[in-house]
Amino acid sequence: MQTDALLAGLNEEQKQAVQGHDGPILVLAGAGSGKTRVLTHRIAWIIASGKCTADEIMAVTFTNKAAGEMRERLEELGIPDVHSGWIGTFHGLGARVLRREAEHLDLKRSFIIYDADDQKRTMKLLLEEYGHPDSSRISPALMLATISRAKNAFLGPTEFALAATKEFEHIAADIYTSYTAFLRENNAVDFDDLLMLPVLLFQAYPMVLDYYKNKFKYILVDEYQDTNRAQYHFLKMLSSGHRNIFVVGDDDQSIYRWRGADLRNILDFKKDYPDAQVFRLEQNYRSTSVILDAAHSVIVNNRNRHEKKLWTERRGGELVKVLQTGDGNREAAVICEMIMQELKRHRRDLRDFAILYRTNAQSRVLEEALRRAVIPYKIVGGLRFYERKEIKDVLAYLRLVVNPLDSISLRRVINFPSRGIGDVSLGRVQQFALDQHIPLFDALRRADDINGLSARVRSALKSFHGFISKYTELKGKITISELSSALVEETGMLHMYKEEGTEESRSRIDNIRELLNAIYEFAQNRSDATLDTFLEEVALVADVDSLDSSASAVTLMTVHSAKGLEFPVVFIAGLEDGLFPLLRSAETRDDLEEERRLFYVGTTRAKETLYLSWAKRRRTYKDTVRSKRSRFLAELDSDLVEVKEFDVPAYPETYQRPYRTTRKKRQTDDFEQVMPDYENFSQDGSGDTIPVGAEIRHPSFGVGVVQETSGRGENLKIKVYFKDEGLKTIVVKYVKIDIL
DNA sequence: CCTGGGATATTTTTT
DNA sequence: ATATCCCAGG
Repeated sequence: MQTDALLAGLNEEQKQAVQGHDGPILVLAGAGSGKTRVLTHRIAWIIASGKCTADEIMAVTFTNKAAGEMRERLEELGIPDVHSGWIGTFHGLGARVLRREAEHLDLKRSFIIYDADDQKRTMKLLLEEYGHPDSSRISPALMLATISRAKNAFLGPTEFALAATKEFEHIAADIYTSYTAFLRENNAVDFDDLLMLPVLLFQAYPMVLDYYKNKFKYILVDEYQDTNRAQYHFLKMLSSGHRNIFVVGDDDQSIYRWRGADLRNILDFKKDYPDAQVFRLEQNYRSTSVILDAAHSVIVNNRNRHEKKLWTERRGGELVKVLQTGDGNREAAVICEMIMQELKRHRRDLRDFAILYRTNAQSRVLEEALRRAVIPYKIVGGLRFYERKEIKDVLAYLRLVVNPLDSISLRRVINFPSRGIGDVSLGRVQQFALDQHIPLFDALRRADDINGLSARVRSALKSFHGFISKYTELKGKITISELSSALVEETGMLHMYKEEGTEESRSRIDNIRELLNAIYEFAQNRSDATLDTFLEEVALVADVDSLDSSASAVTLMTVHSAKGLEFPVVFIAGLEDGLFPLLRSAETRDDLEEERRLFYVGTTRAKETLYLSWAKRRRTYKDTVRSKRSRFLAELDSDLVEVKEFDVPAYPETYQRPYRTTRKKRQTDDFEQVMPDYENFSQDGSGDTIPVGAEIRHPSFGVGVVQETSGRGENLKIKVYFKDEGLKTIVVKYVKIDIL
């Protein structure tokens, strides 16, 4: 392997960074400056120079997708044994350390990773049990957020309790303590634990730390600006021997402060390591200079940043287009229109387009417009496959088989499908378990010793215990695919859904089949395929990770999800003050700066054309608000911008109607005046509204006939007769109704 | 004591 | 649309 070959095609700064000598290195790499390339080539160069082997490298990326791409690139560069390197996300690598060292912690190797939903259920149980006079007024979400913040700042329950001053903080410290104990009793960890526990482990067991310190000769980190304090300690401890820590990041792209990311980590790198070599990559290979300069004209309004300016050889370019529209529906329609134009004029492919937005809720109107315009799209985030009820149910069964201590999963499925075990009975079992100091699952087996249960319930409890135990026994003896299929069959879920016979239950069956298929594929592709590894993958793989860039469709996602990606044409929707920047009750300068960085991330995803759209009125889930254009639009260098106005509002957003280009009336201040009157529309039978007698299709009930309509706008309700379901009342705003 | 129907609240960003 | 809470009926 020639080291020279690894430098071919790199610019001067990139070459220097790749060849930096041992010791701490900070690479300040602007958007599109080839930072992943530098990181990959640095690894290849280290290995090719004989400084170490692949298994002595730790490379941390932000997403599994980035890690996968890195591994692929290294293989292409001819690096041997790439798979033996520890290349992954912080969370993934943290989990790997914890599984190996579980015995040192209060954990078994088979621990389960609790997701946000599990955390919420846990917190509810704890708050009920806590019995503090105020505990009913404490929201689980707030308590979890408090604990998460503590963990991200690397504060354990004890430290947190010591720092507590206010009443709420004392309560929170108590609950933090019980929360931690609960997780351990359930042999579970949460996302934050994956970062925090390895550091605690290293502190408590210097020998363990020594092992990893010696194992990894070089540590490389991508997206360093988004690391939190726990991650900072993790890296600092691991690299404290050789100090070969190579970090790449861009302070302008730090967008996870709310998750504990600490900008100090990157801004103070030079203070931590006074001898650090610093390289700056300021040549951008992605965007036109118009886009770069426009993005720059906004980001310079941030105070808390390293001064730098990206440049490119791609002079000029199309002006940034600001689309000013009447309302959210019109905005979506205009975006579709622009896509159609671009497709025609520039012979673009659908995969060249991305539509970005600040909040997932915005995707709905966009989706509707795309469907109406018959433009294929794929959506990242929002409701994920693994978050569907039926999928979570199956996973809960599997989790219970792997880890019977997981009482959250047990509670989820012990009475689903219905086994006649209700809250009261379960409460008795729970009490028995507490008295006997045994896990909830073990208490099931001893149902005969529990007072106040009917014979029927006793037998149901024992048989559930036997059912799960049987599969725990089978684990490892048959393939995970066989096990999962048999288990799902035995739960009776499929049978239950089949009986129901609705369109919704059919789709649930399909989803379960898809999950079983995913398990099968997983087993085919992974040599280490076990139920444990499958469940870990499910917990840690993000939606962007599975984004297929080869499929021919427009991509929809949040700006956060778009980090690290690029597209020839990018739309950013909803550029209104309050929405982007998103403003909550308390607005601080730091919050606003983070929003600005997020805007910067969004704009710099565009290679050739950037559209920024906003709507004068927007319907939130509650009501319609009048908006002002985003301050970020005002900050854009006006020489680089072209404004296009589409001021007429579209039609009410609750029912589907192609917007018309003819102007009915000039925009006035009175909303009602320009909005068509719904009652009249519903009577005129024009086909694209919902008159009585119309045939519609409902996603779960199928086809039916409208009997009656009531309400208007977002409150529009229709009574529909379905053949299988009978008469149903449907609030149109919640369901995608197709008019036939 | 369990089940199921009906009303109600819920959406910032994510590993 | 989903989750959750409350109430009546079996």
